[in-house]
Amino acid sequence: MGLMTRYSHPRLNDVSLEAALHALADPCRFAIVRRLAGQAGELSCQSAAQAGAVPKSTLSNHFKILRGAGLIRTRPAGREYLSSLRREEFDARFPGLLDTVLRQPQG
Amino acid sequence: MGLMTRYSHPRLNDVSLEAALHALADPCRFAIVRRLAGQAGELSCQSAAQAGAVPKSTLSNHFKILRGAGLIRTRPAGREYLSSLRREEFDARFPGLLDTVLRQPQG
DNA sequence: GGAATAGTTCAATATTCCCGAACTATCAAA
DNA sequence: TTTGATAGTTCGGGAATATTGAACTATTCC
Repeated sequence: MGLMTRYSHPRLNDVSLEAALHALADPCRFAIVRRLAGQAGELSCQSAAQAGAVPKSTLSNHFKILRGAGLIRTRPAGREYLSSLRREEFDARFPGLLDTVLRQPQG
Repeated sequence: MGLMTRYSHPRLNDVSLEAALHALADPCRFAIVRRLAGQAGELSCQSAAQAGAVPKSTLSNHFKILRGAGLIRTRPAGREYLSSLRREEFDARFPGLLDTVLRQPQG
């Protein structure tokens, strides 16, 4: 029996604005953040695949990038890994950024 | 005597949020936008090379991406091409985005 | 006209991104 | 415990992007 994978979450002070913007600049990742900020409090990697169009290795990588940008934290839950926004921390590091980006008109 | 190159500037409605964020997510481009929003009202491609570390073909491409994101307009001026922010238009398309991003702490 | 300057374009290289296949970890059932 | 199913990660090769020197165009200055 092995130990369940633990994720490393950066301190927000170690996250650059560049990394934050880059993480948000991808439509797939943005959709994940948008859902986390809205209805879904937590999402598994699987459940983030909207129409199942995105392969899981790609999704896994997107989550990794979101994690590295300080946008989400991920915790093991059974055989899933549930991710949620690091709202307060991210807001403290980048005041108003997430709110403003989420408020933008789409299209 | 040839005709001076004209640049095509997209209508802001044709600019996606993704393109805008992507344009801002690069440190070199971000520095240009930051300077345009601050002291410099207009910048030539040349004068944007801070320490001269960035080759001009790279800079040219960065300006092209900023143009495509609706962030700058470029006009011919003698043998230079001066670029400035499309502030009002960009703000109308993405309310508060530029302000918020420029307000972020660096590092 | 010729030299110099500002940018673009092109092509080659380098870097990043995507995704299928193999792998690890967990839970559930028998 | 063994087997099977599920959730994600990792790895590697191909696709897509980014970078940059060199050649080219357009303009100004002498």
